[in-house]
Amino acid sequence: MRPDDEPFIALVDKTARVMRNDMLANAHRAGYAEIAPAHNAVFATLPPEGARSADMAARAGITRQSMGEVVRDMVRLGILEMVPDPSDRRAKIVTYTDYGTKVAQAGLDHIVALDRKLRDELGDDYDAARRVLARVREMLTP
Amino acid sequence: MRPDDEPFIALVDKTARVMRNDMLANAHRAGYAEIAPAHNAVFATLPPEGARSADMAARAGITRQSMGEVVRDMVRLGILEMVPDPSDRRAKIVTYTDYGTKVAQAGLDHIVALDRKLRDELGDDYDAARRVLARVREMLTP
DNA sequence: CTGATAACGTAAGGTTGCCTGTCGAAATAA
DNA sequence: TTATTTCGACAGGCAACCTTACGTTATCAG
Repeated sequence: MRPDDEPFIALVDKTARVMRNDMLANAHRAGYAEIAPAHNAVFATLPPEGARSADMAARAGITRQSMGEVVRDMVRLGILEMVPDPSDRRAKIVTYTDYGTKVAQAGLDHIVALDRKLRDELGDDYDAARRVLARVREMLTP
Repeated sequence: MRPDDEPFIALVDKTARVMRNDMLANAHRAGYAEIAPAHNAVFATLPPEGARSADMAARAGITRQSMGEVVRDMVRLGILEMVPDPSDRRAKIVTYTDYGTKVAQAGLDHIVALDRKLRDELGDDYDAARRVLARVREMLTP
């Protein structure tokens, strides 16, 4: 950081914000106006084959209760389904509906397109940035 | 992004989170237990010589009302002071108290130390990361 | 087999950090 | 002067989390 340079934390924080806004704006542009910021915790942790909401909560770093609420909201919106887990009667398997699969795919396409664009334009810098971010996370994770 | 790599947005988002947590933890370790996440909007936008809360709100990207609430909270905590602006009787100038200056300095020291550590350890990668983050922000800022 | 313990989803209620709408007072423009 | 804008503040609301506490089901030690 040189004098008058923005601190790294400010750079990372603002970039994270515009990326989140961009993801949300993309979903809305694609016609999925009901998508809310909190839904990201699901899209980021629910694989196509489905998962338990408790596992998703652990991966997202939020409580089971919070994940449960988001999942119920998305069920109401027709994005997710919950079916009983045949191998464990306490549990339910969360999966995408056909509609939800389209929403998730639109988001993933957007992510992949951005990553490719960054790699094409910035080349080695992009890889360096990935290393730095990973290293910072490692350094500061308690 | 290679297959099975974490998307860039996930990397940036998680790094931003651990950095924010680290800043907060540092303040608490330094004995400033009353510091809350929302206070960051003030520390990031209030220069040592003081400013108007409306200007700070604009820089932080939040509403005047929200900034006003945070500022009042920090006045209550003895971190900030508000004095009437002699040149505009509608306005008040927000400044740090002596105590608040210490809190802000502790945060700034921590930021500077981390930036230096990153530069020392990662060298050119660090500069590359800064370029990439700035570029992403520029690309996605509407 | 039985009893303790743990894990599943859920309900109820609280906290934080923002928001919109509105206001009176003061500054500025027409 | 009058109209408009800008200042901080108040009231109320909302999203996205949290903690505490259930009842149900699974698992494991004895």
